[in-house]
Amino acid sequence: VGSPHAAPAASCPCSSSPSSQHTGLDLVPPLYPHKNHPGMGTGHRGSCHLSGGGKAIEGPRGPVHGDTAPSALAGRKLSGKAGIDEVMAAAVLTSLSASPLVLGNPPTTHAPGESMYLSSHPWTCVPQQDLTLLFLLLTRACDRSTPSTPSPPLSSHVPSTFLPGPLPDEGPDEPDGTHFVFGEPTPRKRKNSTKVMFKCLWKSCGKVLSSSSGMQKHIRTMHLGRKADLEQSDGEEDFYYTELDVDMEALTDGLSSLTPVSPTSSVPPAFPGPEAPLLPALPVLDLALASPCSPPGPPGRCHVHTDHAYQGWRWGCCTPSSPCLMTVVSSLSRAAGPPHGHPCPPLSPPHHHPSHRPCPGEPLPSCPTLSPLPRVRPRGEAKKCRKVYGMEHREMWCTACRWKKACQRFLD
DNA sequence: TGTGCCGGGCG
DNA sequence: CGCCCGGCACA
Ligand SMILES: [Zn+2]
Repeated sequence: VGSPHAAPAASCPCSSSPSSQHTGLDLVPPLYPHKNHPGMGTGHRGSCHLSGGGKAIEGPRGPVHGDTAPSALAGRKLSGKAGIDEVMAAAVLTSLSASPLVLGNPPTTHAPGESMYLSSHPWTCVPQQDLTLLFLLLTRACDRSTPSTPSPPLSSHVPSTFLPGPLPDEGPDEPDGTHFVFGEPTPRKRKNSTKVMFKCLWKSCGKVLSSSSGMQKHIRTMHLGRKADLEQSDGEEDFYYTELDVDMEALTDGLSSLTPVSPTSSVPPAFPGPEAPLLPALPVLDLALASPCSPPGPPGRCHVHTDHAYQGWRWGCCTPSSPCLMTVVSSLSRAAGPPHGHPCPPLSPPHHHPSHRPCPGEPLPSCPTLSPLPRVRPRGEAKKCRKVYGMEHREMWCTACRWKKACQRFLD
């Protein structure tokens, strides 16, 4: 806890001035990584940790106390403005969907060999599937009345939001009272004035959990197929975070009407594929993100968690519960089924979920919607420890079974 | 009703 | 983290 805070931004070989994060670009919902690997900051990749620069360590996270929420929100950026939440949602999603593109935009600005450079910084060249690991930090202050104004086209919101420079009615600091301190553990309990939820934006999931740890657990086990208690990583995890606090209603409205995080719009620059951004790459986004290692804005508002370091997926190839991007997309239309055999669309080459990298020009289906499928929990046929050994021999169970987790001994 | 196990909570 | 368990979706 807290280790990300100490990330030496200055050691980033490509870092620009950290102070730039206090410019108007602060408002650009950043896509930035949270390195969560041991030895962070000691080397190559960790050196570009972005949470340094003080922004991440300042201030408590938002209006924890309900009675202080109004004042905490007052004077904050974006406070109480109608549609702001939608704006932020749109902004985040825009940046998310566009950032991998934008990071490389315009391609003409790339020095020779920059693509290699970019690819050496996983958080600057976020693999497409990583973008599917995305949390939305859903925050709702009960006192914050959100006018249910009909949402204009989101794209029309975004530009003004992203205009550089100080925004009216906004201080130079925290963009919102619901600040989510980077790396700060989510408090287990909050006053009921604030509802903080984490929404898994793994396509077709949409699971909403109340804790970030739970969300990470969820993503690891459900989407990454990683055994909860098996250390199968190489000890390094990449966490790409951008924070977002979105009014619940606004989010619901906004997201339901928003065509989100399209894989086709997140082709990394190293893989110049057919670009079909859902939203036009905004100039300001270009400004903010063109520099591959430019310090991000404030600790973001939307969590983009990526973890491509894990291996040892529960199933070799993508499955409904551990899908690759293709599968996720295709699963939008699939009927719920057991994880036997995976429904990779024929157009995609055989691939393994986390390691799948789109080839240049590889056609990617677009994600039509974020609406989650009704959760279907497939149940394996295999007898698990409980049945095999019985309750009376609980000590013989695998630890997962003992902990009422997915059995790791008798895999489906 | 038993089983599998997700998600939350505790230390 | 390890560990436990409520609760739910299945069979
Ligand atoms: Zn077991």
